[in-house]
Amino acid sequence: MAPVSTIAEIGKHEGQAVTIRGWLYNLRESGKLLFPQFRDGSGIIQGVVPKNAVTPEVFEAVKTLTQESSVIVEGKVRADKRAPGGYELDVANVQVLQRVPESDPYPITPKEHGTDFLMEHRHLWVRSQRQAAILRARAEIIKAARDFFDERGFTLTDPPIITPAACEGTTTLFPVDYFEEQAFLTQSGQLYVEATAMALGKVYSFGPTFRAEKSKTRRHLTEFWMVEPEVAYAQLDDIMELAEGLITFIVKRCLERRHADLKTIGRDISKLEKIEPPFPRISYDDAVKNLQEGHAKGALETKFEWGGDLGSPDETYLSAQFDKPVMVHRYPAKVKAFYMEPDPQRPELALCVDVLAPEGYGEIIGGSQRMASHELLLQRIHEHGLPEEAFKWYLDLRKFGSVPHGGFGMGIERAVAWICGLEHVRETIPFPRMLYRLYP
RNA sequence: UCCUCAGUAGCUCAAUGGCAGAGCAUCCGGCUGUUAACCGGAGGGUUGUAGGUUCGAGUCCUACCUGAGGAGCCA
Repeated sequence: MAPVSTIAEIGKHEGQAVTIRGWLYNLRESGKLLFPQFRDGSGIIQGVVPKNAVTPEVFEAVKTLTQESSVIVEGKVRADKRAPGGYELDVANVQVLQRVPESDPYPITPKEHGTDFLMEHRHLWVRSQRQAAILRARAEIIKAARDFFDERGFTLTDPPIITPAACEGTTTLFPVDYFEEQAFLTQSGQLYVEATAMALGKVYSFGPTFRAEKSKTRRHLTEFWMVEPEVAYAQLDDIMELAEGLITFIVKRCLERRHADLKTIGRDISKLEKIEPPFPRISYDDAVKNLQEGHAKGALETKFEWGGDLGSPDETYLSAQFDKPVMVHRYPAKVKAFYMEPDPQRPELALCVDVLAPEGYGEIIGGSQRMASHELLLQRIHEHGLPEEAFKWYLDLRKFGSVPHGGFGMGIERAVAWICGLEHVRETIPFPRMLYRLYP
C-alpha cells in the first residue's frame, strides 16, 4: 500500500502515490468520468476516476458510493489549477469500509438546512467543512490563551467543578445531589483562583462553567468554557493591560495559523488585522454620557440612566463606535459582584472592567480588582444576603497576608464567535448545551 | 417569565377560503473536466396536536406543543 497522507499535507507527495483514509464528501459524475470528493478531517480533495483508467470493479465501487461512506483510497497526487486546494487525486484503488445504504442516506446534504434540523444532527453536522474549520479555530484560540499565560509565568490551577456555594446568585445554579448534601456546578472558578494566586502569584484556570440562566439569545449557553487569570498585587490598570494583551495575542495567532479556516468560515479578515493595542478605555461615566447622546440622536430606544448595568443594545451601540474591543471600567458597585474593590477616589464605583468585542459580539471579558479588606468583604457578604459560613475559606484569604489582586474571565465561546464572525455561539463548541436543548 | 415570528414530502420552501406543488435528497436512464454539476423520468403527504367557524380550512378563530429571534440576566 502507498504511504498514508492527510489531505492537508498531500502537496508534499506531488507526483507520488498516496493512501487517503476518510469519507466520501460528495460525488459528481459526467458519463464515464467520476469526481468523488474525499474528506479526512484535515481537508477535502477531489478524486478523478476515468472509466478507462481503472478496473471495472474500482469504477463501479466509486460510482455507487454514497455520501459519508468510509473509504480508503489509493491514488497519485497531481497539481491542478482547477482544484480549490491545488491538488487532485488520480484514483487507482478504493476500499469501501462501510457503504451508507441508500435506504437510509446521510441526512445532511450539500444543500441548505434549518437550524433545528442541524442542531438535531449536531453529531453529523460537525463533519461539514465550515463546522470543522470553526472547531479548529476554537482549538487554536484555547491553545493561544494557554500559551499566552504559560509563556508569562502563570501556573495553571484547576478549580473544582462541583462547589458547595454560589459565588453570585443562586437562581442560576445547576444543583447536584452530592451524597447527602446539596452541591452546585460551578459558575466561575474565580474564588478558587484567588486562593491559588495567593499561593503561586500568577495563576489561571481553564475549564467549563455552568449557568442555569433562562437566556435564549445568540450569546448564551448554559455550559461554557472560561479562561480566568488571577494575579497577586495586580491593580485594575494591570488587569486591563493583561486583557488587552491576551486578546491581541489570540487574534494574531489565529491570523497566523488558521488563516485558511477563517477564509472557509467566511470571516472578514481585515477586521481582525486592526486588533492592536491600545484598546479604547472609557469610564462608565463617559459611557453613560455617550449612551444618552445616542438616545438623543434616536439611535437607542431607551434613555440610559446612571446607575444601571449596560443592556445588550447599549453594549452594541458603544462597541459599534470602535473597530477594536472597548474596555468600559468603573461601574457602579451596586450592579456588580460583592467581591469587587471600591474605587478609593469614589467608593460608589467598583474597580472593574468589561471588555466589549467589536461588531456587536458583546462582553467577552469581565474582570476586576478584588476586595482586599476582610472587614469590608464581610460587610458585603452580609449586604448581599450570602451565608457567611460558606465564604469562611474565602474570607481567610483576607486574614492571612491580604494583598491587592485582580483578574478576569474570558468566555471562550464568545471569543470564538467574534473571531470567526459567527451568528450564534452554538457553533463554537462541538455539543452546545442551551436552554431547551440537551440533545445530542 | 415576557414580546415577536414560524411549524406543509427525508431537507429547503410554495400554494387568493376551492384538485397538495417545486428544487434538492433517494431510485432508473444520459453525459470524459464536474465545482452545492447538469439533462430526462419515477417513487415519496395524518399540512405540529386538539377543538371551532364554513357548503368547503394548509389558509380564518381558540387552546396547547415544538422551534427560532429578542428582552431581562450574563461571559
